[in-house]
Amino acid sequence: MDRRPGGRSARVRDAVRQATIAELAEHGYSGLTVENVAIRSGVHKTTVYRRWGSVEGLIADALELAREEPWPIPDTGSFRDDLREIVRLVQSGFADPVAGPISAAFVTAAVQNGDAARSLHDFFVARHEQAAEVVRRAVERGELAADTDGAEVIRMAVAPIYYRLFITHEPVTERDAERAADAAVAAARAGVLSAPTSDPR
Amino acid sequence: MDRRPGGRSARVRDAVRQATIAELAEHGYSGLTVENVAIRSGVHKTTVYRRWGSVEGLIADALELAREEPWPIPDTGSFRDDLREIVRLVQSGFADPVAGPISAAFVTAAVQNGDAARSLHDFFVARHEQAAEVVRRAVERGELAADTDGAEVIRMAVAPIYYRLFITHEPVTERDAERAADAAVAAARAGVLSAPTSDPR
DNA sequence: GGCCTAACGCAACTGGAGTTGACTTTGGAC
DNA sequence: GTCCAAAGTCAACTCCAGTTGCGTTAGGCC
Repeated sequence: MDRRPGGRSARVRDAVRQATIAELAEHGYSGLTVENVAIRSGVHKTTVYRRWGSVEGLIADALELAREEPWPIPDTGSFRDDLREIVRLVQSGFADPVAGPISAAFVTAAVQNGDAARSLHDFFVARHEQAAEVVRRAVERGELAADTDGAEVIRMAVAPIYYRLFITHEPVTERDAERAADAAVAAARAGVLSAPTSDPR
Repeated sequence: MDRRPGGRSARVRDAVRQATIAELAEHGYSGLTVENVAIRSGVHKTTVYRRWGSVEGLIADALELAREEPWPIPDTGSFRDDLREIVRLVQSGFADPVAGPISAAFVTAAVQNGDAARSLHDFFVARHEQAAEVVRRAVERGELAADTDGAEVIRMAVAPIYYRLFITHEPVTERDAERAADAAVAAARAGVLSAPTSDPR
C-alpha cells in the first residue's frame, strides 16, 4: 500500500486505524465520520480522504487488521459441542458492548460499499476455513462422512444468528445459538452438506 | 397516519410510494434520494421530508405495502420439495433484475435505520408465519413431530441465502438454495427444531 | 356554503461532508 | 550530507442534503 513503508506513513496509518476502531466502539457505524477520525488520530482530514477515500474505506482497512488475528477454535472432543461453542462465540461477540458495535459496523458498511464488501468477504473466507477445523476433526473421528464440506457446515451453523441480527432484526438468545448449531450438526450427519463434486466435464 | 385520510393526502402518499419503488428499481438503495423521489412523484421535497423524514422512512413505508401482498406458498405434497421451492423463490427473487435491487434496498435500509428495521421485522414475521404452512402440512402427514417450530424451520432454510448475500458477500447458486433447504429438512426430521416449551415457572 | 385548520408548496437559508491547489515535511537513495 | 519525490498539512472553496418560516390549498365539519 505504501511506497514508503517506514516512519510517518506507518504511524499515520496506525493512528487512523486505531481512531477508527475507537470511534466505531463509541458511536457505531452511523456515528462514524471521516472528520472525527481525523481529529481523534491527529491526522489532517485531507490526508484521511486522500488515503482512505471515505468512511467505508476506513472500515475496509480496519477489517484487514481484524482478519489477521486468529480465532479460538474450540476442541472439546465432541463435534456437537465444538459447533455449539463456535456459534455461541459469534452470538456473544455481537452482544458484547464493545466488540458488538464494531462487528455490526463492518457488516453495515459492507452492505453499502463494494470495497468493504470485498474485505468482509475475505474475512469470512478466512474464518470459515479456520472454523472448518472442527469438521475435519469430526471426520477423522469417524463422526462424519469424509466428503463433508466444512465451510458449508459453518455457514449453516452461524447463518441463523446473522439472519436474526441483520435481516429479520429479531432478538438472539443463547438457546437460538444452540439450536442453530444442533441443526447444522443434524444436517451434516444426514450427509446433505457434502462438498460439491467437481462436475465431470 | 393521516388525520385527513381522504383526497390529497392519499394521492400524495401513493405518488411518493410509487416513485420510491421506481427509483429503487432503477438506481438501487445507494442511488435513492429524497430529492429525486420528490421530483418523480411531483410532490414538493419539503412535504416528503415532513411526512417521511428521510430515505429510510420512505423505505419503511414502501415495506408496509410489500408486506400486504401474499406469497405463493408451494404445495407439492412433499415437505422437502415445498421447502426447496420456498428457498429457490427467495434466491431467484434477489437475482431478479427488477425485484432484486428493491428487496436488497429494504435489507440495507433496515441495517441502518430503526424504523426500517421494525418494518422489515414485521415483514419477516408475516412471511415466516405464511411459509410455516408447509411445516404444518408435513406434521399433518406425519412427516414431522407435532411440536416442530414452523417459523424456525423456515429461518434455517432461508438464512444461508441471506447470509451469503448480505454478510459474506458470496455468490448464491441454485445448488446452494437446494442444499440449504435440504439441511433444514434434515434438522427438522432430527427433531432439533421443536418449538420452545414455555418454561414451567 | 362558509369556516377552520391540517397538509402542501415555495424559496431562501444552513451546515457539514467532501474537494482543490499550493505549500511543507520527511524518508530514503545515492 | 544532499537531493527529490512521496506523503502530509493547510485554508479556502464547492455542493447538496436537510431545515425553516411563511404563504397557499383543500378536506371535513357545522
